Amino acid sequence: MTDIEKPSNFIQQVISADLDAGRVETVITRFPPEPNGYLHIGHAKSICLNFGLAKQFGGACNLRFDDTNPEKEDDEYVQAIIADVRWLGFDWADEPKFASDYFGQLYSWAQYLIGEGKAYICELNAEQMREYRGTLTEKGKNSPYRERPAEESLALLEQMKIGAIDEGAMTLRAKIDMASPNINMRDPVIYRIKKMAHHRTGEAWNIYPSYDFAHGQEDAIEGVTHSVCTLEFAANRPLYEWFTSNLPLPTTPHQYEFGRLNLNYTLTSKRKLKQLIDENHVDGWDDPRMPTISGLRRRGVTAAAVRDFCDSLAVAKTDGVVDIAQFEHFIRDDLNDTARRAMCVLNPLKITLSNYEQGKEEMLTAAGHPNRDDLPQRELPFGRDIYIDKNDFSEDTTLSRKKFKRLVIGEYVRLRGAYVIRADEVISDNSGEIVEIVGSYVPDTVGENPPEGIRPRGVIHWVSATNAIDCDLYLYENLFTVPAPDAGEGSFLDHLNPQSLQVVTNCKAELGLANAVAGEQYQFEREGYYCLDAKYSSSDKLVFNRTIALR
RNA sequence: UGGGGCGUCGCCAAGUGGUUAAGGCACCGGGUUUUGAUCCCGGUAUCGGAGGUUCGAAUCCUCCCGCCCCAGCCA
Repeated sequence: MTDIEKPSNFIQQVISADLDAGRVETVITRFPPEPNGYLHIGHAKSICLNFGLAKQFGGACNLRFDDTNPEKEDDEYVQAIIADVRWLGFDWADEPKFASDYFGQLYSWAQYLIGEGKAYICELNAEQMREYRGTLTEKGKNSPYRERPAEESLALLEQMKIGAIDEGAMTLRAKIDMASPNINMRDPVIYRIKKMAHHRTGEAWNIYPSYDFAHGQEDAIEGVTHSVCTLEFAANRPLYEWFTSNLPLPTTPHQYEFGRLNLNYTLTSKRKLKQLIDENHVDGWDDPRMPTISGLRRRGVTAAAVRDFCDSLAVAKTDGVVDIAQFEHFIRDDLNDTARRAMCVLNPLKITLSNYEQGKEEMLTAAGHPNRDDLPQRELPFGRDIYIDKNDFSEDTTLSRKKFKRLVIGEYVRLRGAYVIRADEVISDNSGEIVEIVGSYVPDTVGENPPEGIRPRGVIHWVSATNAIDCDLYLYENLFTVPAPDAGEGSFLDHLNPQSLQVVTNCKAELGLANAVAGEQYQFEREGYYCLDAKYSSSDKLVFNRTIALR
């Protein structure tokens, strides 16, 4: 079944070829995070790739937790990862898998290797091992324990397993080649002692397999055909293959590497993201400024936008830095289609329409979306007193119509979805601050063009002064002020953007927004895309996060 | 300096000896528009460098330059 359009990236080409040649019947991929942190946008690329490949070729993709190191792992991360992958819109064949489910099998394969004379218990400590390993340019030398009899290694491994040996005193090493130009092949450690409870296996084990000894075998157990990982694992591939060819595995998976996603003005390093949280630079893994899936979700970015962005990324072996603008494009692109429109005035300036009957109020209706009539219409109460944004008025009457398409004394402007109005007079306080505008409305201009001679400068948003809800807006900008916070001397923390969060209080929003719920996006017309923040909102104060501004 | 990988427009990239060297983002013009949004038109590269093979090279060969990864009992 090669009715696939046309393989566009090298991995698709490999899969197509494997299918055509009959080397593979059903494509099985996997997304294998270690549960030691939350997923971020970089993982999203891998998720979209792995699940996408499986779907495209009619196969399946497993969600598998690579939990071989209890030190940094936790069930909290397992649950968060599951939720994030689901939110992104992907599903896996039956239950999530865990490396820890295979600890027993892995252990017997270790015994097998010892029996074959291909692994041994080494008593070199960490420092000695480093010395024996050699350097990039110098060969390593054999461990004095390298020729230990299999029976002895087998017995010691058992001792390690039951906790009879001190941490750090011994390791199990694969016997490969201390002179290999690839350092990963110089008798790598495949089991180490960690007397530590594991979030799933508890106290059952005192030893844990290393990544290299686990990954390929996990793939083989699950029948993974194409094990797709990032470039930094390329040097581990020979080792991956050494295990798949020296162990009696049920299948022979193959590893392929692609370039991980790097985005400018942010970070995609779990360690550093965790540091931002631990040092309270942000509000947690789901802080809307974080590049984490949970942060993006809370920010108001949709799963579709994340997927579209990831699909727009090339799968190649180059390691470039994608411009955050490319991501923002897909965020706006999706939100423009899906977000309901609403009006919210950030910096309210009252304007009284002197010719509008005192006490009168009428209900206007506006479209929920300019080109979608499946979204409900909005009801907008209109009266004599309304709010417009301070930025939409200028005392400078010399501003050209082209340069300033807003309100100016003596001129007209269209209130979006309502009347054409004119500004007549400015009322200022003692300090010269404008506190109010007195204006007038042009009757019969709702949905109608104004009479000849009246040319509105533009269209501005507004909200009824007597029928509005109060809210606070959280405006976000890049977390860092430089494109590559990671690069150069010094800490990435030196580049934190002090203005990454700006809180605007006492904003006035249209009535309908009182019913907003988290997870539902709005476009505050002429301002940007916003969504309710469940964490910061309370019954008496609504808080909206700005997902992204309009262009 | 050993091994592995990579260098095509400002950014991400298609391209697998014969194409006017795709496309997206960004940017710059112009049009539509009751969001300065959206939408719609139009514009912008000779392929890291130098040699060579060939009727013909971004695509093959040679040398050079640059960047990334590997010396955790992390993944």
